[in-house]
Amino acid sequence: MHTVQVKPQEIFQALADPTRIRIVRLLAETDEEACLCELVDSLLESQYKLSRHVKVLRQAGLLSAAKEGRWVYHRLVEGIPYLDRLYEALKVLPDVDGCFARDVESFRQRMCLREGGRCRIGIQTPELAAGGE
Amino acid sequence: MHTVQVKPQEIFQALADPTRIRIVRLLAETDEEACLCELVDSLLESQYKLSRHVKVLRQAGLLSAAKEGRWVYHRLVEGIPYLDRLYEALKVLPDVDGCFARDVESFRQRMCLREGGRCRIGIQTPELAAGGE
DNA sequence: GAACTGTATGCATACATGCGCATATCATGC
DNA sequence: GCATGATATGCGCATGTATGCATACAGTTC
Repeated sequence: MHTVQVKPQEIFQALADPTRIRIVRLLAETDEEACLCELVDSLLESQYKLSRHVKVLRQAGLLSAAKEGRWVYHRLVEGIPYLDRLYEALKVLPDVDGCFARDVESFRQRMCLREGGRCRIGIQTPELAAGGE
Repeated sequence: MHTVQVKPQEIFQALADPTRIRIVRLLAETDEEACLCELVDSLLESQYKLSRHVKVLRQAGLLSAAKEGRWVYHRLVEGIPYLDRLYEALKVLPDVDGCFARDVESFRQRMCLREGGRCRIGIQTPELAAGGE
């Protein structure tokens, strides 16, 4: 365990961005782990953008990363009371434009491409691999 | 009711500041309402600083204000599922340096100066009325 | 209506943040 | 070992944020 004493405001700071909320909420609602390319294809945001946001969440203690060859699987850090309550808050957040529902749906479809429960392919949306919309 | 459609990230943004966390946590733990001068004397921060932070929290939908003569009483907006869960998260946040405990204690003592449940006095820490430490 | 008092805010400054582009790093497979 | 692919990051720019100082606003009291 490597609890590095994160200040409360750093946790909320980490969630003070729509993209990072999407990431955390997606993982909270599906209770899954995801590699970066799966996040890219689900959220339809550029690779470097999501890589950086994931890093922020990791430094805030919200995500943990597990490297498996070329792939890095990200999952929520669970079991910490105030974090678990934050996840609960995120899950009941209003989804006015249906954004979160879309994210979850895209993610589930992307998960179907796994082989043996592991991601074996890269980013399926080429224009997002190096940026662009 | 005046729910002005606050975006999720704006809520977390509002909590992404140590002073604002102290304000919300204080009101959550004591389940009280407080006027600005009571907050100044409890948190020992300048009047204009707290006034501005309270405004941010109000715009984020976390606080509501009730004007009573010269005094403005601030209280948490309750009854909204994701907000109530956020308050719960705040309450179980670690208090490493004992800051929150101190805030609550100062606040309780300050509340003793009320008359008939209402604040009748102003800022008791003169150097905070116009700023300074 | 004038002085007083609790609260709010305009302005300037110093600092932090998100993003795009390009490139670097690291593991894999030929 | 070299090309490929998955992920990470240095840099620059535009924008946003917190704060202090001074001052404005609003309600009370005489």
